[in-house]
Amino acid sequence: MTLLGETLARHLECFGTMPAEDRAAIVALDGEVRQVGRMRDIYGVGEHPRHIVLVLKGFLMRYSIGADGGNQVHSFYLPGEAPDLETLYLDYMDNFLAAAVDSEVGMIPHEAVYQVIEDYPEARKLIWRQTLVQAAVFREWLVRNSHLTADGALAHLLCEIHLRAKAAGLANDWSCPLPLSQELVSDALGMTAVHVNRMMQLLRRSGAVEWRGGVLTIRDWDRLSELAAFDPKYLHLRR
Amino acid sequence: MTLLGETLARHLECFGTMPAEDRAAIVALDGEVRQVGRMRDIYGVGEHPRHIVLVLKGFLMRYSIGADGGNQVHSFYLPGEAPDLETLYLDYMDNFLAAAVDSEVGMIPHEAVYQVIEDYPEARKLIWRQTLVQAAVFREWLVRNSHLTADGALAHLLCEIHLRAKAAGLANDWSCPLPLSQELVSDALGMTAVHVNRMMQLLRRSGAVEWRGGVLTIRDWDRLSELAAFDPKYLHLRR
DNA sequence: CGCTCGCTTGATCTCCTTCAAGGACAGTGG
DNA sequence: CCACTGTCCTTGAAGGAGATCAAGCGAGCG
Repeated sequence: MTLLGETLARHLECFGTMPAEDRAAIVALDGEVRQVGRMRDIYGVGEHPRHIVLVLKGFLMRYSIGADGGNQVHSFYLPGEAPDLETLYLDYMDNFLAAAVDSEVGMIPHEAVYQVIEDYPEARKLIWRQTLVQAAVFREWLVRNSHLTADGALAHLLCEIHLRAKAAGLANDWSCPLPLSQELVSDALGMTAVHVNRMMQLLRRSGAVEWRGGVLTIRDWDRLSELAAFDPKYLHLRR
Repeated sequence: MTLLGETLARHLECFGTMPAEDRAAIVALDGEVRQVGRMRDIYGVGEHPRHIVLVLKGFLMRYSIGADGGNQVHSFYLPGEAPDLETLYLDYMDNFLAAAVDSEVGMIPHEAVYQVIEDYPEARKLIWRQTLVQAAVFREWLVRNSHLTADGALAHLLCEIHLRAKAAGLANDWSCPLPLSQELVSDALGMTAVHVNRMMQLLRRSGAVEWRGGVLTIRDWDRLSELAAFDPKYLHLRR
C-alpha cells in the first residue's frame, strides 16, 4: 500500500464502489511527492502533463486568465482530491493548475494509470465518473456565478467547500480548513474582493457562518443553504 | 452502416482518430429516432437515462432551474453532436436536457455502447475525451459569464456556435443556423432578454455580425473574436 | 521598527435590470 | 380577405447591485 494510491482510492470511493482487486490496483499506484509554493503553477496552458496530480496538503486551484487580465478560478481542490484526471485523455491543458497556498502534491505517472484502466474495468469506471462529476461541478459554478446574487453565490461556495471537506475527511462537525484570501474567492465568484468582503460580513452578521484565520465554521446550515439555494446533488457524493 | 452510428462516429472524429475496426464498431451502433417538440424535456433531473442522445435536426439545450425561477442554459447542442454521453457513468441527471426548437434525435441504448467501450479501447478513449471536452466547454462558459461584459459574452457565444457549426458541417462560409430566441440566449448568458437585444443591435451596427430569421452570419470575424477575447483552444477541435 | 499583505470602510459611478408598452410577423378562424 | 392571437423583437425611463477608486487599519515578519 502506498500513500498516493490509498489517497486516490479513497477519493474515488466518494463516488462509487469497486471490487477488492480493482481497489488493490489503485492502491498500488505510486509516484513522486512534490512541494509547491503558494501561487506557483503546476501545469500551464498548452502543456501536456505526464502525471496526474493528487492534493496531499494545502489547497490547489484551476484558473484561467480573463480578457480583462483578471483571473477566473474554475475550482478549488482540497487535500485528498484529484484535480486533473482529465489530462489522461486530453492533448493539452487549456487552463492553469496552481497552488492557492503552500501545498504538497503527489504525482502518479500516466503510464501506470493507463495500465490500471486497461486491466480493471470497475476502477476505470470510477475514474471516468470522477471526471464527469467535475464537469457537473463546473456547470454548477456556471449557475452560481450567472444566476445568484453576490451573497447567495458566496454562501453557495461555502456550502460546497464544507461538503467536499467532509467527504475528504477534513471537517470536524461544522468546521473545515479554508486557507484562501478573499481575493482568491473573488476570482472564483467573478466579483471584486471588496464585494466579497462586504458579503462575508453580511453572512457573518446574520449568524450563518464564520470564517477567520483560514478556518470556516458553519453556524447555521439551514440559513446558509437556503440563502444559497444549495442542493448537493450535483456533487454526486455517495452515501 | 447506420445513420446514428455514422453520426456519432463523425462527431467523435472531431476530437481525434481511431482505427478502422473501432470506427466500424461505432458505426454499427443503432437505435430509435424520435421527434421532440420545442421546449419539451428529453431527460429531467433525477432520471437515470438508458440511452445516449444524438441530435439529428434542430437544436437541443441543457439547462437547470435557478433559485430565482429563471433558467440557466449550460450548453446548446447542434445537429451531429452528442449532448449526454456522461449519462453512461453517472447515476442520475442533475439537470434537464430539452429541445430548444422542434428537433429530431437519435437514441442509442447504453448497453450497446458499453459493449463497444469494453471491446474497442480507441473508441472508448474518444468517447471519454468527448466528455472531457464538454467539461472544458462548461469551464469556458463560466469564464464567459463571469468575466466578460455583456457585448463580449454575446460575441463569445456566437463565435463558439459558429465554430461548432463548422465542425459539424452545418456552416457554409460565414453563415450557420441559429434558430434560438433572444430569450434562450439570455438564459445562457445569465442576462435579461432585453439586454441581449441591445447588445445584439450593438454588434450588428458595428458590422461584426448579423442574426436574422434563425441564421447567423459573421461579417467580421476579427472584430467579433477580438471583442470576445475568443480563443478556440478550449473546444479541442482537431483539424 | 518599518514593511507588506490582507481585511475593512466610504463615496461615487455605471452597467445591467426592471417594468412597461409598442410593433412586426406568422398562424388561425371567421 | 381580414380581424384575432401569440410570439418575438424593439424601445424608453427609472432603479439597483456591484464596480471602481481611495484610504485606513491590523497582524505577521525580517
